[in-house]
Amino acid sequence: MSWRKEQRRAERGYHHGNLKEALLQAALGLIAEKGPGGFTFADAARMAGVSPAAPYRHFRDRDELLSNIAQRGFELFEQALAKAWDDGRPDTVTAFMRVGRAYLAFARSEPAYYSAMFESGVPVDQNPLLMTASERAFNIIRAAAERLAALTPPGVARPPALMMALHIWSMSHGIAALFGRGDGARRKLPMEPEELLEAGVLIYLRGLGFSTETAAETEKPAEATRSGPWGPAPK
Amino acid sequence: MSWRKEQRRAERGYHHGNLKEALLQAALGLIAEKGPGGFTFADAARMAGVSPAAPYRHFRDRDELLSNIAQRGFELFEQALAKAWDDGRPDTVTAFMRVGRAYLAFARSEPAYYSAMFESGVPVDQNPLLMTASERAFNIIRAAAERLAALTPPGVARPPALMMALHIWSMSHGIAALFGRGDGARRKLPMEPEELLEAGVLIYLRGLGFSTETAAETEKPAEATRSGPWGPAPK
DNA sequence: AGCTCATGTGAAGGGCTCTTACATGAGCGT
DNA sequence: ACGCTCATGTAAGAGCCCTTCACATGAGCT
Repeated sequence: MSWRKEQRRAERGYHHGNLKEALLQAALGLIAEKGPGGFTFADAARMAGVSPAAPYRHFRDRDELLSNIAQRGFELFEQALAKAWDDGRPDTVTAFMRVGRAYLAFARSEPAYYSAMFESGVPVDQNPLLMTASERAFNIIRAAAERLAALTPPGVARPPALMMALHIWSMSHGIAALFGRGDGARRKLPMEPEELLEAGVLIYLRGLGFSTETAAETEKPAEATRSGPWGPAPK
Repeated sequence: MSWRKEQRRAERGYHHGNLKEALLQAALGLIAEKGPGGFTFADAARMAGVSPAAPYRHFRDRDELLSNIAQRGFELFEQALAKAWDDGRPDTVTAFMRVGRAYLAFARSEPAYYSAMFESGVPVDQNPLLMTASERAFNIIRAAAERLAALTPPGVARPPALMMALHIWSMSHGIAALFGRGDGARRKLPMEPEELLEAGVLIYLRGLGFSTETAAETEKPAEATRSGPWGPAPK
């Protein structure tokens, strides 16, 4: 009956050796499957092959595990955004758009982390480490906005970079939350979320006075009235 | 010991009379307090003064109750947005901005409905009634975008209204989700969410070629380079 | 070799979800 | 007014989960 259990016990001995990590991984899998509410402490323990009480040696309770996942998620998120930003190479606008795509890519490729971060009900502002991790991620966007704001064409009022960052973050987050996940639980879209975000950001930047053609060719003068960021003008 | 229970029973008799509604209200209260994951079928039953099994006469399971709340939420949401839009009176831009504020106001004043709608993990696309209710709400935004798109100045390419609606919806939702709730569980902001959204939408509209001064005065020619939607230009 | 303490186990209390068999009484037809 | 019927509520219970507590194990240090 308890064949598997004894089997596993035999394989690993009384002590697991790396239970904390194993629990985190198990939880990630479960969250990806069934959402942050569906994951169960006992289930994670089962997956790791330990008794239901074992996890309590590593996490005060279920919420603390969730909180740890969210924190790790923010750290990975920061790394992903930082890598996409690449300190503004090859040019600010290109890199900026890449950050937007990275935002959506993260939500899509790491749904478990993403939902732990934003949809699990974990009180971000209660946990300093979580708060810090979250802010560090946001600071990537903010830094990018800062650099972009510095590029405002002459004669145009320079927008507050913080505000820009918040706008971009909000739009990215909104698209990710409403349409951005692979699981069928979200609404369908007549286009890819990435396209939607890219168009939105381009329009937004244009509204701030930037002349954004197709992002790559930042130098050439634009004929920006006949076609828009959403593609060729309808006839 | 079971004084209260008997008391209540005496007050209402064996049959509650309006249990379904009472359960919905109780659930709403619980969700507002503890989030969609924190609410419990048994708790709602207790609040209504009935046994834990009684709710099953009115809802297949816990999820169906949640789903009902979400659906009702979308209906109220639609009403709120429709009222704000007021068919574009007194002018399209003013009404459009009012819709944005209504979006945030709903998220703030009805956090229980809002989280049931967007954060409870209810699969919107699985339930036709929910889907329809959700689409009807979105259609208000879409109709408003349609009207706005029709106003594009001559010489400017007309943007797809659906895309506009999706952008506005996403930004609104992003702001609401990240900063828009009264409960402390969200991030702090150096300004009101409403201001943030209003500025974002104005910038966005300007990016589409609209000349949006302060929204009220849609006729006068703009001197739109010295100051921006975010307030007076910094010195 | 012996100690110690972090790590894991078993058992148990309490709570929740959901099912099944039974109880109650409101509404209806006669 | 009488009695039926069926929607609505109850009691009891199986199964699962969270969490705690006393106890077991063995890895690492002396």
